[in-house]
Amino acid sequence: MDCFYASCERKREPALRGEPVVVGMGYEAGETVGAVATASYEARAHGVESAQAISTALDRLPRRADDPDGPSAHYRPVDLDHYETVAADVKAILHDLADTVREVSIDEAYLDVTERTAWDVAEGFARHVRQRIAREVGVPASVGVAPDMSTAKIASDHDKPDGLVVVPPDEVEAFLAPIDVADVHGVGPVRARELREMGIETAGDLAAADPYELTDRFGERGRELHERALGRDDRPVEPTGDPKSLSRESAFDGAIDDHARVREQALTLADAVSDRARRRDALYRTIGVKVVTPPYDVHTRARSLPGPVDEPDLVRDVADDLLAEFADERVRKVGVRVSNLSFTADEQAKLGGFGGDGTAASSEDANASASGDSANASDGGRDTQASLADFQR
DNA sequence: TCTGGGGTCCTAGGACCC
DNA sequence: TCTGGGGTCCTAGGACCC
Repeated sequence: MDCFYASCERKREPALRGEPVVVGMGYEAGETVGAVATASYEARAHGVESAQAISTALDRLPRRADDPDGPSAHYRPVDLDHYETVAADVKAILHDLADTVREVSIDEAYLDVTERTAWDVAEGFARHVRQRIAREVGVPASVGVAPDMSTAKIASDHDKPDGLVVVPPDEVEAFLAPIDVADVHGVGPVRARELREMGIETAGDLAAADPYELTDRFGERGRELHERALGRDDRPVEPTGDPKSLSRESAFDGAIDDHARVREQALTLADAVSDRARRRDALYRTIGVKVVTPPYDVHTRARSLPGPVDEPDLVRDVADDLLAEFADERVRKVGVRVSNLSFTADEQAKLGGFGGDGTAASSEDANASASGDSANASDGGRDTQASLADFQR
């Protein structure tokens, strides 16, 4: 999707169409804190970029109300619930149009349409995808069609916004050759710099490079990048799977000294994470924290339990315990994460319909069965405390 | 460009097992 | 007492993506 959050704001507020729009996270109306989540293309033309501080964006493009005469933009806070609703409508169309859909994020997906179209009519097919989204949902999208996921991704980014790029098999090499190496999926700032040091500026250079040298430098990833630059990417489009981890994190206003505040924030995040897990019917076996200390050092600590659980109190206690190590540190940001997930719905399916009539056992029941003979009870304060004692060192 | 939130995958070392 | 070969799981960090 093109500048998806901004498009969603325009959908419910049509007066924003054609206007510069900036959607800020951690931003509230009238304030200057937060960062740019998405900027419309009109705003980008004035140097507003995603991840930029809102204060910087305001320097480049003031609020409409503050400067009615010069160039200005409409600022809106992120409203994820609204965007999720719009995304669900888009995804329904994608699932209708493709046999396999892999959702990558709220605003991006891969479709395997091998059985639905042919190369000579691929452009018409892609146009149809875009038009259905535009007509039925009212937001713009860009589509790339190619014989492999990596090239399709680059193609979809090639002509944004409202782009449509088809790269048939016999054109992959010529299409990729001039692409900036930084635009290859899997090349970020670090590897881009290293590649440039090796004299590799384009995907064509990457394709022509010595794969052994690349493997030497970048390990397995190096070989993979080389293959992708050649248009050799045989990954199948796998349907979206269950998440591997769930987390919440939040930054403080600058680095703070006050460990009590860090703890308090961590406990709030712990509750949010266990709540998120419960709503998704996820059991977790590993609980972790993330602490960012100045200048920007990321530390993670994690502890695994004997078996999968759904126990909010345990998330709090383990997070608190893991955090103790950082009691004397200044902290910019703290996060809580659960991983090693298993999904009760899956377990139920594997066990052949535990719920009997399909109205589903309560998550509590599923929890008990999935926990099996592990040392943990699924509920009850006393058992929880007992198991907590077991888990703590 | 000094830094927001939520993810994924890979690597490397250590403990442990047979 | 020293030490082969193969494997798993766990933790921590890094790079990357949207």
